[in-house]
Amino acid sequence: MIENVRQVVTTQALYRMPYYIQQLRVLQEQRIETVSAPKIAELLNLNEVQVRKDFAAVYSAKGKPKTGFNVAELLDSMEELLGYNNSDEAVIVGAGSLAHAIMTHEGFQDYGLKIVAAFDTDADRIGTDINGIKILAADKISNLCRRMKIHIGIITVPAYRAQVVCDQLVAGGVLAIWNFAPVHLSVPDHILVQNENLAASLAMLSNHLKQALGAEA
Amino acid sequence: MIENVRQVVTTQALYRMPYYIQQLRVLQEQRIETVSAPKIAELLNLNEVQVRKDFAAVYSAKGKPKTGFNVAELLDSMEELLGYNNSDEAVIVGAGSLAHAIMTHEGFQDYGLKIVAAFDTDADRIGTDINGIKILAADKISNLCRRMKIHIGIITVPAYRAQVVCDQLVAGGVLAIWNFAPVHLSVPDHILVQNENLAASLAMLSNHLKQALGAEA
DNA sequence: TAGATTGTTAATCGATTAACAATC
DNA sequence: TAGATTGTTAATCGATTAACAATC
Repeated sequence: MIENVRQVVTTQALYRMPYYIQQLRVLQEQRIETVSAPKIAELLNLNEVQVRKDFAAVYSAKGKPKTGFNVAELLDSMEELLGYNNSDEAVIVGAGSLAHAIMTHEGFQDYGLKIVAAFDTDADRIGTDINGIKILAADKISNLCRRMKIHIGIITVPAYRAQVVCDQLVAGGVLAIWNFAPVHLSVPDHILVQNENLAASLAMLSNHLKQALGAEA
Repeated sequence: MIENVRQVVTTQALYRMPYYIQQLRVLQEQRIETVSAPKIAELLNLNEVQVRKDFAAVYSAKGKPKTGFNVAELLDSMEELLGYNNSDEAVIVGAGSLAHAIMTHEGFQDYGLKIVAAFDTDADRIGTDINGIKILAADKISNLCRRMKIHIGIITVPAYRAQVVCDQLVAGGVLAIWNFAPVHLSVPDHILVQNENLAASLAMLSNHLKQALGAEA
C-alpha cells in the first residue's frame, strides 16, 4: 500500500504562502520567468533557506542550481495547494458591518471562498440581502449547512453570542470556522478554528508603541 | 543606575492576553473574585504552566497557593499592559468597505484605538465622512500625521498601493502599521508592521478542509 | 495536616538558521 | 571552469511542557 508521503506543510509555512503567491504574481507581470530563493528571500525579508524549504514543501516544483525556480510552475503549485482553483462554500453569521465588508470583498472569490448565505437574529435584517446574498434567520443555521453540505462557517457576531453560533455551525456539519469574535471557542478535535482576533493585533501595536515611545522617557 | 527589569512579554503571550481579558471579564460578571491558573487553562484550552507564566509576565499580579489570582487585579494589570486605558490615535488609509467596518466598530475605542482621520484617492469620497471621521486626500498623509503626532497607520488599500502608502505613513512619523493588504511591506527596523492577512487565514481553512475531506478519498 | 496551587528550573518540541556537499 | 544556487543534514533558538520544591 502506497502512502501519500507528500511533505506536510507547517502552519508557519502556510502563513507565508500568500506572500509568495503575491510576489510571484508581480514577477510574472514583469515577464520574469525564473527566480531564485535568495531573491525571494530578499524581497520578502525572509531567510533564504526557509524560502527553499517552503518551496520544497510545495511538491512538484523543483529548482535548478544557478537558475532557480520557474515562476509560473511555482505559482500554480501554490495556488493549487491553497485551493484557489476549487471553490469552498461558506456561510457567515452576524450580518453587521464586518460581515458586510467580507461579503462585498470580491477578492475572496479569487482565494476560493464563496459565501452562499448569511444569518442574523435582527428581524429588520432578515429577508434583505447584501451583495446578492440572502440574510436568513439564525435558527436555520444547522439545517441549511447540513442540507447544502457547507464546510466553512464565518463568525462575526458579538463575543457573548459566538459560542452558541459555533455550536450550531458544528451541529450543521461545518468543519472549519473563521472566528472574528474575540473569544476562545470550544470545539471537537476535528474542527479547525481560525481566529482573526483584531484585539490581539491591536495589543501588538499598542505594546510596540509603548516600547518605542517609552524608551525616550 | 536602575534598569527596568520588568519581564519582557513574548509575542505569543501578547496574543493570548486578549483571551485572558475576555475570560476574566466573564468571571467578573459572575462575581467570581479569584481564579486559578488550571481553571483558566481549562476554559481557554491552554497549558496551565503557560497560563502561570503569562500571568507572571504581567508584573504586579501575584498568585496565592491554593487560592489562585485576584480576578480584578489581574484584569487591571492586563488592560494596563495592552494600553486599554490610554488611547492611541490612528489614521486609516483606503476608505473602502473594510475601512468602513473598522471605523464603525465601536469596540476599538475600548481597546485604546482612536481613528482620527481617513484618507482616500477617490475624489467622490474625499470630503465626505464615515462615522464622523473626515475623509481626506491621500497626498496629505505625511503632513497630517506629522502635525498631529499620529503613531499608528491602518492600511486598507489594494495590494499594489500598499507600499506607497506605507512609505507615506513612515515619512509622517508613524511607528506602527496595521496592514490589511495581502503584501509584505518594507519598513525601517524601528517600525512595526502588524499584518492582518486574511488570505493567509483562508489558506489555513482551505488546507484543513482538504485534509479533512481528502482523508475520506 | 493534607492537598491544591504557586513559581521556577529542566526537558522537550518545533521551527529557524547555519554549514556544506551536489549540480548546473 | 568558477561560482551561483540548490537540497539536506546539523546546530541553534525560542516557546511549550514536564517535574518538583515551596507555600498557603
